[in-house]
Amino acid sequence: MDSEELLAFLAAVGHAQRIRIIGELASGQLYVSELARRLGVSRPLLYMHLERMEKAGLVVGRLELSDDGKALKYFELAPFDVRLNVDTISAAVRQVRPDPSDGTGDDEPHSAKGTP
Amino acid sequence: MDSEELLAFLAAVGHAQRIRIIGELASGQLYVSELARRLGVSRPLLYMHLERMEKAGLVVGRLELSDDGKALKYFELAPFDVRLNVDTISAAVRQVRPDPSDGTGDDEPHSAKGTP
DNA sequence: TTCATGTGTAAGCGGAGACTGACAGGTGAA
DNA sequence: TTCACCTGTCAGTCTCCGCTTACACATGAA
Repeated sequence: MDSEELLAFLAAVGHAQRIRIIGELASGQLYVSELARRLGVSRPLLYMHLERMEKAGLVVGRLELSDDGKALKYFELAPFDVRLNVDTISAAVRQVRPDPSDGTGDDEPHSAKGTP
Repeated sequence: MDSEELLAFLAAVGHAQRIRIIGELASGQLYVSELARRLGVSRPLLYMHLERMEKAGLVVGRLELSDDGKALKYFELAPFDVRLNVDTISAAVRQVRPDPSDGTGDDEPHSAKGTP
């Protein structure tokens, strides 16, 4: 994980509303309107947060049809596990983001999070 | 670690300049002006960042006198090690911040970071 | 005295991000 | 047709944060 990835991840997690979203989704997937109701948050605002979180790989969204034909946008948590200490952070800072056409990733090619 | 602490910590780490500061301090303590020079950052700006980081427990500052009597404000990294995954985050969200006069911390009374 | 080096703080600007309100469109049920 | 749901997006406001510029003050060396 290079410094840009790390920052995107931290920005996605480091917000009061967004960790509440994580707390709510921890017990299972939910669709947007229901999630908005539970958190007492406007739906457009929730969209913004979920978008940001999806870009950072924290959640994944999926459009689904309910029994009665309604389209529901479900979101669930993506598995992630990031450790923050002096070593991991300074390692990320040192990552110089190599040229796209360059195979010499010095430590972790593209991703350190998730439990595959 | 409750959700407020977690957010303060994440806000302190989740910033491009601040992880650069961590990267620089990883090799040892530095005083403010020297650090500002190395990072190419104005000193007042650096002060703001260091203040924020100190409040979050990321760094500690200490005023010292150099050989020639100059007062130097040295900063060094505080040891920290935080793990971020669904469990740790939702645990923090569930922390209801008990009354100050209450001894029943359900998991970790006041701090989960550092290695005392 | 002047210069170079430090620490510390205050005022102000600008832009990004958080948030609201309103819109268009779709569905099934009454 | 109307209602009650849902998804999606846009325009606008507002606040906070990052950042710069500028001060006041102290020290040792020239």
